[in-house]
Amino acid sequence: MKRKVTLKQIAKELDVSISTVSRALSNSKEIGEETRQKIQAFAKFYNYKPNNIALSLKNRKTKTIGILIPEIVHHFFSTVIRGIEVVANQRGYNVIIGLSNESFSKEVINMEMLANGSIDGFILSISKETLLQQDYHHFKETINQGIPIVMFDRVVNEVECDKVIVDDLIGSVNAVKKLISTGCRNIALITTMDYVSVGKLRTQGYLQALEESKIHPKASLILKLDDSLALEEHLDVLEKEIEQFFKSNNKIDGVFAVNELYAVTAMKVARKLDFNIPEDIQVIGFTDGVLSKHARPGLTTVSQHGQKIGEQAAHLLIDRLELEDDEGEIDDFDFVKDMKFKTVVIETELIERNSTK
Amino acid sequence: MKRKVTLKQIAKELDVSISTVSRALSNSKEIGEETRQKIQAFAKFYNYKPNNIALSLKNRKTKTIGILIPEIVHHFFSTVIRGIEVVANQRGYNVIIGLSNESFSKEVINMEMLANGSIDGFILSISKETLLQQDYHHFKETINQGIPIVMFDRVVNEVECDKVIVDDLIGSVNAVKKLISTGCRNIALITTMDYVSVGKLRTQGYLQALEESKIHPKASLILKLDDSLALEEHLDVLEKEIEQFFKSNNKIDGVFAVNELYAVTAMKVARKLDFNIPEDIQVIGFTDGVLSKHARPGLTTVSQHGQKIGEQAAHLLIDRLELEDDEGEIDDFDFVKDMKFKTVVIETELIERNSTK
DNA sequence: ATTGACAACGAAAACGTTTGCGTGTTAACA
DNA sequence: TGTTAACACGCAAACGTTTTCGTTGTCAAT
Repeated sequence: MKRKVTLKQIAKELDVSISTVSRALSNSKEIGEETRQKIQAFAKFYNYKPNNIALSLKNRKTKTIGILIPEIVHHFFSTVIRGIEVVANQRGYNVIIGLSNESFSKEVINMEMLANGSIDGFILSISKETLLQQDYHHFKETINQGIPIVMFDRVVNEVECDKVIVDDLIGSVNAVKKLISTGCRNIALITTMDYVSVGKLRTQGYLQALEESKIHPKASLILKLDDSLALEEHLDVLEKEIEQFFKSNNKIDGVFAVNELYAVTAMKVARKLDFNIPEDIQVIGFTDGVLSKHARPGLTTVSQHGQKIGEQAAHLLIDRLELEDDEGEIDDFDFVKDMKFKTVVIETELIERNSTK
Repeated sequence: MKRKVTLKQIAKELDVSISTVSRALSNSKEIGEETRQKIQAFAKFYNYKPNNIALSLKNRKTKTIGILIPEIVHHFFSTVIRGIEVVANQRGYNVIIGLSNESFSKEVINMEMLANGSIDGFILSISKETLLQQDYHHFKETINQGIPIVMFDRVVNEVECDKVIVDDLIGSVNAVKKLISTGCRNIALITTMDYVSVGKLRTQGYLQALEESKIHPKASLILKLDDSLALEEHLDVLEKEIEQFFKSNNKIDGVFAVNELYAVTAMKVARKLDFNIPEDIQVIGFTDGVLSKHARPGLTTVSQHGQKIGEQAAHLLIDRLELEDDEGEIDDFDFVKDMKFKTVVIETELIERNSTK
C-alpha cells in the first residue's frame, strides 16, 4: 500500500525544496529547465496529485457545492441534482448532498455541518416543515457568513438570494385552460395543503384560469389532501379519498392535479368508476415523471424541466462564487453584489398525451 | 457580513494563546475554571464552530464518503443513496456524489478527483462501459492508496473489496418458479446484454428454474435487448421490439423481465394484443420501483430493498474506516484487514400483485 | 532556602499547499 | 576588478486545527 505522495516527499527525494517542487509542477519559469524536467518526471511517475483538502484550506474555497433537498427518492429532485452535477462537473466543482427529509431540524443540522468550511455555496429546496414553521434564520445566517445560497422550486420571499423557480402559476393556468378549451366545465382540483408554496401557486393558477373563462369555482370541486397520503404506505387511503371525492361530485369532467401521483390515482379511480378517459373525464397532472409517461392512458402533464432548473441553479451559484473571487477584497462595494439577486423562471411545458382530448 | 470566527481571533480578542482556546473549548482540565468559562462564553456568543477543512487536513480524514453511481434519476440508485445517507449521517459522515453516467472515463475522472483527499472511502456501482471494457485499474489503484471501496449491485470479482449484492440468482429462480407453479409452461425472458453482471445472473436464474422444473429452455423465448432501448427517447422502439417478439411466439403464457420497464412494457403489449393479465399471460419484473406499484394491473416483482443495500454498504465502509483508525500504525498486520473482505447478500423478496395468479 | 509538585498556560510542529521575498551564483559590463 | 543584473532556488508565512512538550508561577514540604 503506497500512500499518496506529497510535495514534501518529492522534495526530499530529489533533494530540493518544497517550493521548488511546487513551482516546477506549475511550470514556473523561475525553475531551471533541468530541475523542472526532473521533478515533473518524478511526479508523473509517482502519480502526484495535489491534495484537495490542503488546497481548500489554503485557498479558503473548496470547489464543492452543497445540495440540500427534502428527499432524493423523487423523480423531480433527482433530475435537478443531475442538472446541477452536470454543470458543476463541467465547471470544476463537486457536489455534496444533504437530505432534510422534510424536517426542519435536519435541514438546520445539515446546513451547519456543511457551512463549516465544507462547501462554497448551497443549492437547496426548502423542507415542508421549515415552510410550515416559517423559520428561515439558518438561511439568513449562512448568507450572512458569506456563503451564497441558490434556492429552487420551493423558495420563499423572506430570504434574499438567487432563485430558480418554475412558472407554476402560468403552467397551471395553461393546463386548466386546455381542459376548458376541450369542453370541460366541471374541473376538479386535487391539491395539497397551502403551506407548500408551489401547491399554493398551482391552486391559484387553477382559480385564475377558471376566472378568466368566466367559470365559477366551486369549493366542492377542490380536494385538499394531506401530504402523508403521498407516502407509499398510504396509497390505498389516497385512492379511497379520491374515490369518495369523485362519488360526491358526479359531474366532474376534468381533473387538474398538482402532482403526478394524484393524477394517476385519479385516473385509476375514474376508470374504476367506469368513466372513460379522456372521453368522460380528462386529466392533467404536474411534473413529468415516470408515472406520467407509463400510465395508461399516457398522462397529459405540465413538465417542469428539472434538469434545466438544476443547471441554471448551478450556473447562478458558481457565477456568484467566481465573481466574489475577483471583487474579493472590495468590501465596501459589497452592496453591488447584493443588489443583483436574480430569480430565474424556467418555463413549464404542457406535454399532451392521451388523458386529454 | 461577519465571516466565521477562528481560534486565532478568539485568542487575540481574549489575549490568550490559540492552544488555550482550543483546550478550553474541548473542556480540557488543564485550563483554569475562569478562563475556560470566559472562552466558552465568547465562543458561544460568536457561534464558533471548528473549520472542517482544517480538521480534515490535520486528522487526515474527511469524514465524508464518496458515492459513485452511473445515474441518479433512477429509482433503485436513489433509494440506495438514501440508505447510505441515513447511516452516514447517523455515524457522523457526509456524502459526496459523483455520476459516471455509465461512462468509463467519467468514472475514472470522478474517482481520481475525489480520491485526492476529498473522501475517506467509496461506495460505488460500476458503470456499464467499465463492465464492458473490463478495465478495473482505477478501482485497484485507489484501494492500493489506502482508500477502501464498497461495491454494490454491479460488482466484479476482479476487485477485492467489500461488496453488497442482491441474490439476483435466487430471486430470479423464485420468480420463475412462481410462474411455473401457477401453470406457465412457455415462459419468456426479457433481458439485457450479458455484460451487465446482474442481467447475466438473472438470466441464469431463469434458466436454472426451468431446468429444475424439467422444462426445456427455448432460445426463441429469450429476448435480449440493447440497453439504449431503455432510454426514454426510444420507448416506442422498445415497445415494437417486444410486440414483434410476442407475435412470433404466440404460445407465451408467462414473462419474466429483468427490470420493471421491460415488464410493464410487456404488459402493455400483451394487452394491446388482447391477452388478459394474469389469465392468459402472467408477468413478473425485477426492481420494485414506482412503475410496478402503479401499473395496471399491479406488477408482481422482485424487490431489491435498495435502502437496505445502501445502509449495509455504508456500515461496511465506515466499519472499515474506523477499524483502520484503531489499528492505525500496525502496518505489518495489514493482511488481517485485507483478509476479511465481506460480501453481504441482501435477500430479495417477491412482491405479489395482480400480474400473477 | 531548596526542592518538588502541580496548576495554568504558551510555543511550535504538523497536516499539504502556494507564494512573496531573500540569497547565492554566475556572467556580463564598465 | 568591481558592480550589477539575471537566474535558480530556498525560507518562511499562511490557511485553521490539535497536541506534545515546555515554561512559568505558586505553594507546601523538607
